[in-house]
Amino acid sequence: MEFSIGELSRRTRVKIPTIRYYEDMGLLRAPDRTEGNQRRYDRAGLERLSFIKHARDLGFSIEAIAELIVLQEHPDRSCSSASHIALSQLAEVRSKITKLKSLERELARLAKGCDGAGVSGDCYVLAALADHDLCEHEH
Amino acid sequence: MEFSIGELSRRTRVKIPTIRYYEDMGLLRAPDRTEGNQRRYDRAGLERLSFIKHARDLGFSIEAIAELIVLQEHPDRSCSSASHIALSQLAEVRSKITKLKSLERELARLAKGCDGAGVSGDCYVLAALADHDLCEHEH
DNA sequence: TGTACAATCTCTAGTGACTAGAGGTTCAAG
DNA sequence: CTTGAACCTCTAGTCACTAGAGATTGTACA
Repeated sequence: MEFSIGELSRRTRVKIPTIRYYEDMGLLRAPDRTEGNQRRYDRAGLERLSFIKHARDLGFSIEAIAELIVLQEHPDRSCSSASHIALSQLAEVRSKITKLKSLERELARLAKGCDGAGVSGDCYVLAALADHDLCEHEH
Repeated sequence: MEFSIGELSRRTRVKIPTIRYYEDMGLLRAPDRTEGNQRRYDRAGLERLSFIKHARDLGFSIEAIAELIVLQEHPDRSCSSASHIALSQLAEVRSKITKLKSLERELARLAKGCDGAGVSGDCYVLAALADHDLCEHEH
C-alpha cells in the first residue's frame, strides 16, 4: 500500500505543506520517492503522521512531540518523561483556561457597558481600556 | 515631565523592544528626541502605551488596537465598531475556553492512564496518541 | 572636568507553526 | 500521446515579539 502526499493529506486531514514541514523538522522520516522524485508513504508513515496530528490537536509543541516519538521508538525506556510531558501540557492548558476565564469576565463587562449606539467619546469600552481603575480585577 | 524609554518601560511593564515595535507598527506616535537621538516621552505617550498594554492583556490584536485608537482620537464618531471589536474578542475568548476545556478533559484522562513508572512500550499516553479510538470524544 | 558604565540607538535575524505563491516537473487517465 | 491535476523546491510572509551585535549617549561620582 502506497500513498502520495495528497492521499496522506486526505487521510489525516493534515495539509500538504504541513506534512513537508514536519519532514523538515524531523518529525516524519523522509519517505521513499518515485523515479520522478515524488514522495510515496507506507502504513508506517500514515500512523506516524496520525500520531503527530493527534498530539498537535491536543496542543503539544513540535518539540514535545519529537520527544514523544523518541520514546515511542524505544519501548524499553522508562515512560516517566512521557508522563511528565502530558502532565505539564495539562498544567499549561489549565492555566490558559484560568487566564481566559478572567479575560472573559472583563470583556463581558466591557462589552455590556457599550451598545454601540453612542459616539466613541462616551464609549465605555474605550474609557475602560484607557483607565485601568475601571477594571474589577487585576489582569 | 519627561520619561526615557526605560522609565516608560518600568512604568507600563512593557519591554523596551516592544515599545519600539509598537512605534514601528504605528500604534505609538514617534516621540521627541534628545539631541543625542534618544526618545523622550510625555504623559500622553504614557497613557497611550497603557491603553495598548491593557488591550493586549485582554487579547486584542495589534490591528484591533489600531482601530480602537482611531476611534479614541475621534470622539465624535460612532462607537459601534468599538463595541463590535469587543464583542468579537469576547466571542473568540469564549470559543478558546470551550476548546481548551475539551483538551483538558482528554489530557487529564491521558495522564491518569500513566504514572510514569513503567516502560514506554506499555505507556498509555503514547498508546492513546497513536490510536485515536482510545479517545472518548472527537477533538 | 574627566571617566566609567548603564542606558540607549539602529539594524538584522530568529521564534513557532505554519501558509502562500512562483515557476517548473511528473503522474495517470483517456 | 496529450492534457491537466498533482507534485516538486524555494523563497518569503504571518503575528507579536525577542535576541544580539556594534555603536553612541546620558549621568553619577571623583
